[in-house]
Amino acid sequence: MRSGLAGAWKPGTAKPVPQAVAVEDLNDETSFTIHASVQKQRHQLSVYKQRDNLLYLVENHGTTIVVAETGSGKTTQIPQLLVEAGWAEGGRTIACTQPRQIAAQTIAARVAEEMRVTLGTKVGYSVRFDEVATRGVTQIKYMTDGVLLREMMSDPLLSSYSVIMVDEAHERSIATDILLGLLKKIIKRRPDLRIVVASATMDIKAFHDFFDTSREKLQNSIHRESVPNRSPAVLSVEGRTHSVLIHYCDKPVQDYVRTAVSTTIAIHKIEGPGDILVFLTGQDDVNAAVQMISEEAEKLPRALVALPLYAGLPASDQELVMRPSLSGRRKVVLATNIAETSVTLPGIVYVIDSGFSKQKFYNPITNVEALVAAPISQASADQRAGRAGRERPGKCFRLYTEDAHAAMRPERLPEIQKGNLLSTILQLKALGIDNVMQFDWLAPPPAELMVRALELLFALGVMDGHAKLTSPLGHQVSELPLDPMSAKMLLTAAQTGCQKEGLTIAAVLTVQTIWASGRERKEMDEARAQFAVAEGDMISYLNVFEGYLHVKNRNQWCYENCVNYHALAKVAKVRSQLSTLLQQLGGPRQQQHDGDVKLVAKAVTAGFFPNAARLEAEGGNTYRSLRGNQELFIHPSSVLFRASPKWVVFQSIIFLERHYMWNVTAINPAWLTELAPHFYQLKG
DNA sequence: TTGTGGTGT
Repeated sequence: MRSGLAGAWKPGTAKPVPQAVAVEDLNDETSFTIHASVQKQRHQLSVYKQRDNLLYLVENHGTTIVVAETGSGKTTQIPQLLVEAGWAEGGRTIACTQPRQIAAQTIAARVAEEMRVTLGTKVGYSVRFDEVATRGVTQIKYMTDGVLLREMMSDPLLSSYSVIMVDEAHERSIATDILLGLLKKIIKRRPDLRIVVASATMDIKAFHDFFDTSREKLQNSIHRESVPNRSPAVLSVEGRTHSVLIHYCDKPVQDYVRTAVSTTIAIHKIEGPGDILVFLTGQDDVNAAVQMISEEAEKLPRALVALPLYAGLPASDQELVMRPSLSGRRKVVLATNIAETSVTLPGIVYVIDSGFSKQKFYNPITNVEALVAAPISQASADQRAGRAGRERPGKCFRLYTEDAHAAMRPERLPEIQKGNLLSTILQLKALGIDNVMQFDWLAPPPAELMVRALELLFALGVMDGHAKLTSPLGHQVSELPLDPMSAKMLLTAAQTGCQKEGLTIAAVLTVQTIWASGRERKEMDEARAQFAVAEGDMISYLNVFEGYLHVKNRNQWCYENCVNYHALAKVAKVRSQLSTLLQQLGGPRQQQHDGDVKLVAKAVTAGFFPNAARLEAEGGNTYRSLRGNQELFIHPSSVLFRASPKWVVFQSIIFLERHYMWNVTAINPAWLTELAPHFYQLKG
């Protein structure tokens, strides 16, 4: 480095391109060993085809389980090669799962173009609300991991598929983790099923060992004949990334937002052309940094344009960062984690990595979910650095010391170990996994998270004393794409003649908030007050949705009423899907009690009774949770903030300076003992 | 007395 940055930064080290097998080392029918540390035996593999400097291998006997560490192109090409190998014949389909909808859709479109076929014929995709595929015709189907998981509920052996390729396995989404566990289970009954696990992580041992059942075979002589040898083949394919020079700070950084700003300015002054990507933790950090850089940039001779990027940003603002910068101008994008995997920006040559991201932590004892800025993993740090080397060699400035980097956990924590497991456990039950504690997890969630989930499912009445789904409630709840408390609320509402209201509330609770962001607080309070009713937030949403439905220009109406148009559009979509599912579950039900909000509030209580709280003293604003006796407050944005009703139920708790209840409904305490006598008893 | 890292059915 030249002067300016040199003082603060340790000399950089060039990050090597990931270890890969050189293409020229391999010939047809060559027997070879890759990743010697992982492989205990050699695999007979045949080179199937070579294209674009990428290599694809297919094991030439038995079931193929390829754990592939691959570069760009594998997602589009491996499935095509499998089709050419004849694995999609006889009406069978090759499935390729992705953790994100947008990836499934765009990759499918690209492959259809490469194969010169119409999307939806030989190549298709399936994501929620949008399936473009033809049964019996589609040979390659790109789909979200969640869609395949849902399909397993009606077809547990995935009988229409010949190959399942689980892509981006290193991201460890909840659906992918469950899928891998279930696949390992079903290959015992489907010896013809091929599985390809594609992961970008350097540490592929976890996936390899997970599918390596050769040891189990020795241990279990009863199954010796029926279980084929399944030591997975490991395939490593070179990714086409450029080297990225990595710099560390020589001492810990006090304020990573300020340091990110000063480093940006220094890069702009000293370094050659190329845009800058800065990883920060949240909206506040991003907006503060944008402001600071914009002020600094005014004093500089060469133009530097600062742009924010986070998921909550309106779509039009997100498009701004995708545009190439004008000549002579340098662009700096201040982003959250969204730029790590979900959004790929063109033109980035410099990356500044704060070393932090916001992560969700759930405390099963207090039932509190908190979002806190925490150090990232080494894998995430690599991923962030790699964003600088997509088009040409780049540089990455880490706002932490080399020692701090060494202290980071190597891999990111799987999502399944962090969150509330209610839906996950229920889904496994519905898939016939009776003993979830003994499920073959790729990484088991903490036992206390599982126990807590099982207790709550029992309390809700969806699971019986033998840990089996109840009938019909347990099965119905598992069929609905909702968290179990919302699902029970909806089913109760449908039973008691207020299905319409139940559908709206359940749909609204699937979005983070229906309110617009970035407005003045006073304006927001006034807008909310127009829809507010004494029963609370959830019932007030009914008024918002009614208003939205009955105007011509919804976009304008949303703007005028401080409502998020995109959120309500999604609510409408989810609501109609739920309505269809409800009909399939129990036939059409009569809407008997139009507008009886007491009945609706009672249905809300039937679902959310485990989250009940009581006002501590008349005239005060402190609540205590009935379960856990925790001090709680109504969130100031709630329509009940000033009303302080004596008894409430809530959707969730947010931890800020205090513990706040979110989405609050006022209830009659008699409902608690009536609806959940096993959970609440009257005192004295 | 005022929030939202990122996904998904």
